[in-house]
Amino acid sequence: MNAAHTHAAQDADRAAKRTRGRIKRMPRAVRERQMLDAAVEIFARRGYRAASMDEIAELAGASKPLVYLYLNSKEDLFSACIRREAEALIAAVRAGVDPDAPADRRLWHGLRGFFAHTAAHPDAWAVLHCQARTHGEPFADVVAALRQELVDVVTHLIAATAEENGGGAPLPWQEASGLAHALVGAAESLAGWTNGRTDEVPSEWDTAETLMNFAWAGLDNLMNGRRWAPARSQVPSAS
Amino acid sequence: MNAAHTHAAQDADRAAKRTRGRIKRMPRAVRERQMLDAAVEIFARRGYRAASMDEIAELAGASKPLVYLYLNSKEDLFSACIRREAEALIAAVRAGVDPDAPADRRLWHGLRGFFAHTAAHPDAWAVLHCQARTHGEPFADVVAALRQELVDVVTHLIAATAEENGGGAPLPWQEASGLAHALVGAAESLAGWTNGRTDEVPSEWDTAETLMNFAWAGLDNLMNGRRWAPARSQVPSAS
Amino acid sequence: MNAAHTHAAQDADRAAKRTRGRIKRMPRAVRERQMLDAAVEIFARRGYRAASMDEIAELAGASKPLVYLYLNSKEDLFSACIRREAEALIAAVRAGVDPDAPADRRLWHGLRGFFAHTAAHPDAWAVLHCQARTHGEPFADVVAALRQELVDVVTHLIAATAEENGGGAPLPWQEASGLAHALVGAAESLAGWTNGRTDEVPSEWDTAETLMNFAWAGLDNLMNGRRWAPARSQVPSAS
Amino acid sequence: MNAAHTHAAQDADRAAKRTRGRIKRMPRAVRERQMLDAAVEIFARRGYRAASMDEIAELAGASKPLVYLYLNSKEDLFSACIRREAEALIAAVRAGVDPDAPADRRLWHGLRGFFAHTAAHPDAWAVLHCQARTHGEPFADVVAALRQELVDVVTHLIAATAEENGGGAPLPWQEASGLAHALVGAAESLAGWTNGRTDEVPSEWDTAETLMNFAWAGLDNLMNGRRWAPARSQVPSAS
DNA sequence: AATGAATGAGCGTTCATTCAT
DNA sequence: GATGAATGAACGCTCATTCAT
Repeated sequence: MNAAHTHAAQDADRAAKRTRGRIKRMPRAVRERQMLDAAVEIFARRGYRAASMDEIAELAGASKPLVYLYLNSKEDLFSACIRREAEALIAAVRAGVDPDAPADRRLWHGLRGFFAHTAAHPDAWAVLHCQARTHGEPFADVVAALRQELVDVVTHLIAATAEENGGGAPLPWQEASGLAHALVGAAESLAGWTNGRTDEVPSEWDTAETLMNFAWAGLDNLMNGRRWAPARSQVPSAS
Repeated sequence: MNAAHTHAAQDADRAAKRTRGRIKRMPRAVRERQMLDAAVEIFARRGYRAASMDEIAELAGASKPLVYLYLNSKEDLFSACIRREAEALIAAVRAGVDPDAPADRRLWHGLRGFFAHTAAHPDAWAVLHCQARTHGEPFADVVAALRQELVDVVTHLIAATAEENGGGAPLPWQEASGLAHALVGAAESLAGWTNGRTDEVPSEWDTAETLMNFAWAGLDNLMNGRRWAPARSQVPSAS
Repeated sequence: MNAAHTHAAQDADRAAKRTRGRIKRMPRAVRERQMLDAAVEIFARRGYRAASMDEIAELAGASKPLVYLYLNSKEDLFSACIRREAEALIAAVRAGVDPDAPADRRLWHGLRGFFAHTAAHPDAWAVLHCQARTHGEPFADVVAALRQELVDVVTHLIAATAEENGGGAPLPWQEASGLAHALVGAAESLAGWTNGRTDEVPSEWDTAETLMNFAWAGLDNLMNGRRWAPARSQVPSAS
Repeated sequence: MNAAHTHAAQDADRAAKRTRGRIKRMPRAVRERQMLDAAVEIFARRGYRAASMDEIAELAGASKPLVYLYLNSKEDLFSACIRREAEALIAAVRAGVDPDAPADRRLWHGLRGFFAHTAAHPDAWAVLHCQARTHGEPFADVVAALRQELVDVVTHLIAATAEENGGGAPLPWQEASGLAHALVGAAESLAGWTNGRTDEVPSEWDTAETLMNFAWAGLDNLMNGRRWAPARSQVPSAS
């Protein structure tokens, strides 16, 4: 199951599965999607190198040559997975964001989209976060672009708000970028944390709220020119 | 070369290299360290699966059977790498922390130790952060333990301070844990960000300051019972 | 395009191409010829084993199952190519020969036919000379038969003339056969030589003249009982 | 068995074979030679593409990884075979030739060396003549160089003698080259003919004599300015 | 303490060939 | 007459691992 599935595609899928084992023939698009689904699952479970095309083909319910016919090579298959899942994640983050809302509300909605999607598609998230970044150029590039896109959105959000508020010294772009990286990293970490839990899993609402509580005060301070300074040993920031 | 090297070990190392190629015999401890150094480098560069024992043995300047004699198997070798580097990282984080200092200074010094170490040992950090977590149980466990140790320290720091301050509602343990995860994730993300930069690389001081600015205000607010709250008129939009 | 194409066949071919892409239906004979043409080209370029049925089908402008429907298997397809091209070559050699002309003129015209054909159909020649002989029984046999036919013609020509002239000792059949093999080999070698040249390619007339100059004097001598003899003081030096 | 085997190497070989099956360890040089021997045999029997590394390894009495360890790849293995056999053939041709003997005797001895070697090493000859020339650049080049070397020797022999005799018009270089190709082709053809026979196989002496009888008179005529001309229908050459 | 020699097992990839329509 | 969908079998190559010395 993937976020990109249209309603029609799901119907075709169901029809295909209903007769699985008896009639194998099915249109290329359906098969291709099944293969990507299987590949994401296996790549997430085993890692890129340890995943075997045999296992992927088997899980997809097709023969290995067919996987190659449709997706060319292990590398291309992995790329296709990454691209599909990256786009789905970006879409999920953007879906709930109202561009005219104030900064904190935009962040809040983006985070909720992010946590909801990573929780709903843990394999996809594992592939994007853990696997794709640790393997050579072709894959890391796609994922780096995805991450950069998220980071850029946040960086702009921070920089724009800071300039708007304009209290005190302006926030240098590089620092805004560092803050954005910190926020994205915190989000990634929380996504992994909630996914890994077996006891009471917090809702995406709770997780997003925790992160907003964690991050917003500091960001708000900085965007208004109030800083924490290493030299003095007192709590400096809270107004 | 690893941070754990003592001065004596470095002397032995130099002596070994001086005669490399002529006399190969050298004490087991030295050889073993060379092997681990080589393994960390190769694992970081290629990933666990793609790293070959041949390449590691060659870089270590020893024959393959010797590597097996000392370290048993690829799995054990990787485990040994992870354990060594995890301990070194924990030690680096703890080194500068004065247990009697106030909370924000303890955090500040821990972060500086963390960023200094990850910047000085990028291969070790790559192995811990990128490789070890993406491969089956035996390794992920070791790294999870490391991470848990860091998270626990931070969680205690947060929870203790919150209780001390005691302003308003108490901070539940689970939320403290979530905040700690967020902070550790933000730190990891910033470590990766600074390691990956080719232009003016920020000092560990700057990086730590950025993170303190980012995090401390939110933490301080929470620990004093001040929270960020979503507006009530939200459409939950769960898929 | 093959030398065996009749005028009528070429017309049909042109008609077929005019509508290619719109109406694919065409008579079996035409399709079959296109397939053989494509196969000869691919087999010449890649060799029997390396040629893929996919590539042949694509070049022939047909689907793979259709190729199988018409030509059964790769083996049969290759056989069909060989047979067609062998017959065409034999026909070309025979075409210009007047059975009542004297021996040297019969040879002269046969050689000119041979060189003209191999130069005009390099792919066919490559398949016959290079590919067909290097692969197991079924193909080598067909080509061996072709070669034997050429050799036999020459052998008869030599033997008959020798007997006719009857000067001195008679020419044993086996020696006549050896001479014929030598002449055919020389012709093959020259065909390959002229085909491989990129600078001024000699005409088939020149090539044939070179070979006549090379061969005729020796043949004529032998056929008239004059021989070349090794000196008697040889050290046989068998290893 | 290969012509390049030294006496010492053969001893080692015999010792190795004596214990085959019980003790597999043997020095790299010996194993490598066994692998080349096996590869030549299999390549000759099946062709380059159809030969499988499994079969070669089995015939060599070693495991496949060892073949790859020593010879890198199928391509390299084939190259090594070609190079070894080409050198052995060239050496055999040159071995019996006295550089100060007259032209016809030099040719005579070279041919005897050639036929003796091709008869003694039919697999090697098949690889050089049939397989190596029909596969891409890397191999064809080596064999083309071998053939060119033979052709050059003969071309020089012809051209030099012609100039020496100087009767009538000089023999153009290109024609001399064509004649040399014809002679080499005739020799190759005869080698294949005698190798393929199952009845009374002619000795290398007989084969060489047949070819000398075939070729020498024509060459001698040409080298003395006497030619065969297509226009007149009489036997024109024999003096 | 140290290594050259050797392999079982498995993976990514390709290809000739066949159904079902 | 024509084809999109599908596969069994094999091949080139690599790697972690172990002997015998």
